Amino acid sequence: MHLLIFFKKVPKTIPKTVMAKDFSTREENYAQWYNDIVIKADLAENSAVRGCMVIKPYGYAIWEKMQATLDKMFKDTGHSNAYFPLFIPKSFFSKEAAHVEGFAKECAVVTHYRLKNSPDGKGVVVDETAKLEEELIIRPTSETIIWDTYRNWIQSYRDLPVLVNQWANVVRWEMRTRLFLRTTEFLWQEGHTAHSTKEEAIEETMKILDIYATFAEEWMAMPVIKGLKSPNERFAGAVDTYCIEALMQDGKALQAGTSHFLGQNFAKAFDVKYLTKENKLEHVWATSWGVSTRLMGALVMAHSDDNGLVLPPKLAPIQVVIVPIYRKPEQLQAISEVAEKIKKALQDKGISVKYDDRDTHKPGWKFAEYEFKGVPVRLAIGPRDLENGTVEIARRDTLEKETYQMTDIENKVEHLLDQIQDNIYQKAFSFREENTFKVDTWDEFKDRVEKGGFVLAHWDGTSETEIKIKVETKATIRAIPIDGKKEAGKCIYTGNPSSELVIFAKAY
RNA sequence: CGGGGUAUAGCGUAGUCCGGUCAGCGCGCCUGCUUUGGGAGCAGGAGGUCGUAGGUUCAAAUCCUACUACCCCGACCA
Repeated sequence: MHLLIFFKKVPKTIPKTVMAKDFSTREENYAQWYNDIVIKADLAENSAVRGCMVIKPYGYAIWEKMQATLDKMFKDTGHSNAYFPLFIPKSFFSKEAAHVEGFAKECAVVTHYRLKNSPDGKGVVVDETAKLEEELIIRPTSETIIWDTYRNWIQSYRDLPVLVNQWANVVRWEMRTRLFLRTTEFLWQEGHTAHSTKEEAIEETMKILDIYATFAEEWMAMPVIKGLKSPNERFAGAVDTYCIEALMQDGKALQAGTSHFLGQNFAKAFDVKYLTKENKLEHVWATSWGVSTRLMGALVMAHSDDNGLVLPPKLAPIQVVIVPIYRKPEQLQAISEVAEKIKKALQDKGISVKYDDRDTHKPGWKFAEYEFKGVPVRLAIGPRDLENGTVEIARRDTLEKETYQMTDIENKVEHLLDQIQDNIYQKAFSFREENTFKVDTWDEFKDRVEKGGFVLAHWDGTSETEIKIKVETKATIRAIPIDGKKEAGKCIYTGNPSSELVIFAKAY
């Protein structure tokens, strides 16, 4: 088919030595490599506020694509967006015991509402006379304020279900932060739904989990395991927490999204009841679910290499960049005519294109720059191409470049983008397969966990055992796979009977 | 919050032990010319109260004290 004639010549790759200077490799220092990519690819930087980041335009453009895709998926399944306050009255927090227990330690608190000039004339100080009657918490998540609000929204079965999502920022006062993976303030979406039956709420929880998994795999090109969290890892206030769990290139697991079945916990805590058709008063059933800017971190670590960022075409802000190569202004003009034509043809296909005709940087510099920023496809057009009616196409995922006839270029590029999307998914999938191990003995387990990867093992189902394993190996249960096969066995740690394999790993 | 470290130009750093032409280098930035198919070359140029506040001294980037910020390792977490 198309692609066969597409890559007809033996692809040449770019020599490593000329690329990615001043840049750590994954082998040398994985954490540094991650940081270098985030900063040098212009995704984000540290801000003047400790633990908080500035998401730069290029990084934010990726987040916007994630938002747009997820937002449509939510709306297609009947959800609507709304917005609830940043501040939550402190008293709301203590209404659900497990919830307050889980979040109290990391809440930022607003105590005053006014500043005044400092008596010593240097700057401003808190005006002690402007103390809040009731202190406000900056939301670490919005269950409490939302359920306090839902009480007034819901009276009858006719008011159900309530299917609301909000895009918001939240604050969790973390000890140690890392760009995107864990920041004090982060952006996310949080869905909060209310249902008349337990079954419907569980169905909602699973529906969202499927949306998250689909998004991760089809848009981010990142394979994920869908699973249930163990009680230790469960969301504070949930009955069951489900997750999508991904494996990063350093062998550590990353929770990429969570969907919670909240039972009637919040309905009871906030007294949210409805009248059934039979005129009986019942507490409603709830779910909540979210993904955050942490997905950006996952995206970086899923595909990038020692030459910089690698983006899946479906989320790349710039899918194709065109770089002109010329000596004289007349050449640039001739190239630009062709380039603009190609740009238009690609745009007509819904492909985002940048034609970089800046004269302030040389072609080599631009090549390096766009490679670093993960632009999936680069077209280079020079005088030679004009003569021959050709264009050089380079793909970021494999670093291969080839020269093709310009005819039908927009279809070639469109197919290539699909191919890249598929290729990086397959690559990530193979990596996960190669780094997933089933172990049967404790010695094997310790050894495997140390080396990294997903470790499938039997577990006796108790929190005590999970905690002991965590203390001894730093590995936690990342997920009890939903589609995992039931299989009788013995707990890796205690030898007690177990009915299924769970996934252990060290985690972010 | 414990343990360790760092702070000099936009970024990366030398100098700190041994106080006195020590404020230097690389990248980046600006101007000009030559260049442009993988991060160009040459020439010229701009930019720093050496984290902050005190102290010692004839003299402090350098020694002393306090403070602040950041980084790494732990505990905690999406």
